[in-house]
Amino acid sequence: MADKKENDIELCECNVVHKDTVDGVKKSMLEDRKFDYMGELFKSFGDPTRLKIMFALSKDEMCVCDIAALLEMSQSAISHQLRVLRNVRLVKNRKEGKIVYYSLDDDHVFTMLKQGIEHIDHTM
Amino acid sequence: MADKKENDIELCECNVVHKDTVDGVKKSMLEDRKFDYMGELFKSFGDPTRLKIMFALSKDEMCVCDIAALLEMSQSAISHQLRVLRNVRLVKNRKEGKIVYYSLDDDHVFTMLKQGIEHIDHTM
DNA sequence: TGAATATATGAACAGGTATTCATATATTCA
DNA sequence: TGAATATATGAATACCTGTTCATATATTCA
Repeated sequence: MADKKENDIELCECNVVHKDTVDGVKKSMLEDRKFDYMGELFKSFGDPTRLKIMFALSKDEMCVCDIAALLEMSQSAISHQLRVLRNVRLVKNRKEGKIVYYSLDDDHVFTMLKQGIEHIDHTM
Repeated sequence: MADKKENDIELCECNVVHKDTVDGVKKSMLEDRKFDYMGELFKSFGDPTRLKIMFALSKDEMCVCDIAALLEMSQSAISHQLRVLRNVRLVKNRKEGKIVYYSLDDDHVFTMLKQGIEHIDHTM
């Protein structure tokens, strides 16, 4: 106990097998909050309903009702999901009377979508 | 009830405001299973621990113990997450004695990671 | 103003998920 | 063979998430 092995690193119950590797990678790691934020971003893409919404909006601007009809889902379900997408700035909206039109926030969103589509074309 | 409005579409409780838009987009929609699969893929990227693991593996091949030490997490937690990543083919492994070395499955994974990193550099 | 309607939202609920704990498996080495 | 050790895994738990239901808000129009 007194002569704790140099290779031991706190919470890990096993011995570090490759200290150099771990130290090297540690230096290039990003801050935790960046991984957290990235996780949030990807998580937003991690639901079929939200993917369908974003895919649809990549084709055309649509109101909530249009989207609900297209996906044959309730207005409420769509509205809740649109809020999620708004919160992470993946979609934006404009109001015209009582109708709210949604569209993708920028091309960057579509770039990520395409990446996913390419991957499945690659895999499925 | 008998003269159901032409604009009404099943499960959506509101009237379709823009039938042409909905019909147009509907034609270009992908199959449900593709959205499901894409959702699974993005969901795999949607957790900070898994992102850290993939980021680390983009720098160097590492064994389970290395990763646990790097992230200061339990071997079990890492092992469970590695299984998730294995199941969707984002990482691969090779065994050398009792040590199992993990690495990214292909460059495509890193491309998606980079996309996420670019997005946060853009946003944060 | 009041009825109709498009959208938003809070609460509730069912199903999913990340981690821990205990333990199994597999491999090395004495 | 048996002790040590790297990894995998099943069960349990606490938390998160997607949808529904009921209802609120906002806007139009008669």
